[in-house]
Amino acid sequence: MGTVSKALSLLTYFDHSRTRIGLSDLTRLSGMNKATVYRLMSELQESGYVEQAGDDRSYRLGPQVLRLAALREAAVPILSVSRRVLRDLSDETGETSHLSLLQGRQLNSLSHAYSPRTATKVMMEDAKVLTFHGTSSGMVVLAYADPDFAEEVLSQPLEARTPETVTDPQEIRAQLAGIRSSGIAVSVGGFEADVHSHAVPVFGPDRKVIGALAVAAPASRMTAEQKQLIPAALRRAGAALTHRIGGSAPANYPQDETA
Amino acid sequence: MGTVSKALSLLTYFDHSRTRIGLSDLTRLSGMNKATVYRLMSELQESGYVEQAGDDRSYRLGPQVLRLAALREAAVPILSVSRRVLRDLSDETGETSHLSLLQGRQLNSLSHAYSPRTATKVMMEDAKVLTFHGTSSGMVVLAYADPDFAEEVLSQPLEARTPETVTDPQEIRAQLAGIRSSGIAVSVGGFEADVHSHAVPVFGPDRKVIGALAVAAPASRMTAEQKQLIPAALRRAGAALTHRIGGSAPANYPQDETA
DNA sequence: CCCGATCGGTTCGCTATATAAACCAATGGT
DNA sequence: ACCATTGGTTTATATAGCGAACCGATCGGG
Repeated sequence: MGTVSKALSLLTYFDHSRTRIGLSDLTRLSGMNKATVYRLMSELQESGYVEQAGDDRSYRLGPQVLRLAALREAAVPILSVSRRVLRDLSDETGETSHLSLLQGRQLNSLSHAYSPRTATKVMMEDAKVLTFHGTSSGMVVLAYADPDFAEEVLSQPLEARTPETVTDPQEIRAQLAGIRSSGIAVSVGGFEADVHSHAVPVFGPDRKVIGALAVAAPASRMTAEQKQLIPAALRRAGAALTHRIGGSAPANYPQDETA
Repeated sequence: MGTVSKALSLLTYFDHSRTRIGLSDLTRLSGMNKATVYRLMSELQESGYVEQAGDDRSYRLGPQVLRLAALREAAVPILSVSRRVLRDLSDETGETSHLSLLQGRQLNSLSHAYSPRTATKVMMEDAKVLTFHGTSSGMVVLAYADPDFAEEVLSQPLEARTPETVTDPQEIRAQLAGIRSSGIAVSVGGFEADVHSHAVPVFGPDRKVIGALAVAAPASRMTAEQKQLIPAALRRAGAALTHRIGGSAPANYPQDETA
């Protein structure tokens, strides 16, 4: 692994539950030498990608990342486009919807919308790392991802988030085949207990999966009517988002609606 | 300069007018060796910070930057807080307002708001690099920045964006002193012709300048009344923003309003 | 009040790593 | 048919990164 990759890998240890990390913690998390981590972080700091908070000397993400994100949005306006799609989707289904994107080898939730209609709802966080197994978004992405990548994911130890999580690679492979033929993934309580979620893939300009659009509802509210409505709304929303970001579905993606 | 800094410096060549850059262009822009640039970009690509667009093989910013930005906002919600402040400021003054932040050694505009009241307005772009000389935001930041940094900026060749741009370091030093005593900077046509702008500093938790809040108006609309109203509104907005992000002004900052 | 355990940060000799020049193959314009 | 581009690759060389050991400061407990 090159120096640059090492430095950037340090940034992956930041997440919502860990917005500030001290030098020693980072060395433990990364397994690298303390001097190495220090030097890398110093360089990242010089460029403004991380900064040291005032009181203790722990690191947090710096302002420079905002500039890059603004430019990325200018070039590829996925987030701003998705916000409209998500809002419509939540209005239509009455449930929480969210978008997750495949970034490198991990799946991150990046944007979400709640429905104003219902008091109880599934809460979401942005910038949260999703597992591939156990989430409908993860499964649908895996189903349409590069087979080598899918196998790589399945070859690693799969943690069970809930008693419902399916962790057997064979069982998962079978489910993936089913998803490929239907074009939509369903998960019941595989990531959070009592959460029932559907997900459809989102494709990029090169016809590869770039992420997933999902609707998550409390299992108790999944009536027969909802089980009809949600998949239909999701398929439409997924196709719309894919289209509006200049993407297109691969030939093997089942298109029951030729929009 | 370390390898990591070199790699990250490549990202600075992306801006609004240049969202995609080819390998050879990047080599020329950076002055580095082509093989070096190639390897660095390959590493950045592996981590998802840049990606290669479909048709030609030019690079553009990748999806990973969105994750970082979302986390940065979660840790330090400058942008979301600023949007409210900017909107209020534009409503109150009837003109375009914007926020710029000091990132590393450069000043970037990052967020803006227009007034709904007037048809003609000064247009703004986010993620645009501002010069220190010639803009009110740049001058006010320089006035409150580390003196060594200010001198470093002034020691470099200063380009004249318009015939009105002041490029004489001595003259600028004199203006900076004036800004320090008044707490506000004014610029007339120094960056864009016929644009009259005011700016106040924004301070971080360590009492250092982190950026500037500015109001930009067509010079033709700068009546005596506006020349009263805008600075007053700006001072209030600046103090509010500094406060709401947990910052505080240094002792030498003129506070005529003890809020 | 001292001791041991942390913390962030630094030093230095060794070596792995990044670098630059030269070289491809593939386009594309003239 | 040519030359000037493009993105990408090779290889000997030297530079930049590496890790073990070492600081001083801080903190909590005995």
